[in-house]
Amino acid sequence: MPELPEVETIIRSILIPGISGKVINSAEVLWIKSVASPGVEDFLARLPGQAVTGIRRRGKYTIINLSHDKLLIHLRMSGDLRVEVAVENEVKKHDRVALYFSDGTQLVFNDPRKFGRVWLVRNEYEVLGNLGPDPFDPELDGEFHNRLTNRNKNLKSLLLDQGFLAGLGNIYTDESLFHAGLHPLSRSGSVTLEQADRLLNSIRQVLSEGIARNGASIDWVYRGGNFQNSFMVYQRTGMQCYHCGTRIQRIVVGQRGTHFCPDCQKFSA
DNA sequence: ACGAGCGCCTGTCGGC
DNA sequence: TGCCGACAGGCGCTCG
Repeated sequence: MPELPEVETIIRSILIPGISGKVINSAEVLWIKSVASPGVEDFLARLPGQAVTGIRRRGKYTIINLSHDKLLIHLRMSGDLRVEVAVENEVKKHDRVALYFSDGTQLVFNDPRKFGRVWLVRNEYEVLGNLGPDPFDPELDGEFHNRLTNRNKNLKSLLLDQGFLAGLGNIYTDESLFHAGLHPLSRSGSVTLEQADRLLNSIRQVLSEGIARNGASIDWVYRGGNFQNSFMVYQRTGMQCYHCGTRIQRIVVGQRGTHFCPDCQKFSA
């Protein structure tokens, strides 16, 4: 579930109403590798007594401001966050990290595939320093074409590169490229100014719709989002394009399943 | 600079 | 029913 719109949904609907102002009593780590840094001992020692002073998103990262530190969370492929009343000795399947608040509630990081990570840092740039701009950053408006042509990767891989743009994942990249009428294998170096404008607009439109629909809910993780009902190409292999009726194709680009309409998204070198 | 391949993990689904 | 491979909202690392 976790691309920009899903992370945004979690922050808006779960974390901000759920944990603002609370004070951490203690923490628990159930899978050691889920804590990227510092070591588990330090992690557990530094948290108690700190209050939650703010919550933000940067790309796909969740940033929880504490009294002295920042708690960063990346959900990767299967991570999820819950806020709930704590019940003594009740650990749910795949729970990896838990924070216990002084009011008897808890924040739990659950992650079946164990790819997700949390960091406790003084300075968030230690972890987020290499992230590209947010797609909604107004500074991109006059810059996007240059940023594309300064590189020469296929568009799909470049849009997935978090150092180029922070927040797109496999679903929203495929949907954005369809919306812009651009082939996923087209070279970023050859994109015209008009195509670049169209692509940035498409990215913002698709992400906005994703956020408005509370993200996409597929597989076992369900958060109440329904963007999956608006997919134009993602997971529609062999089905008819809603615009032209051509069968949607699936190819592999950068080891990621990539869905597109061969008629609406013509390849140009 | 780019791309391919692999590793990290668990779960589900389809085919035989 | 069981087994086996393919695949899954991500990303960091090697190597050529």
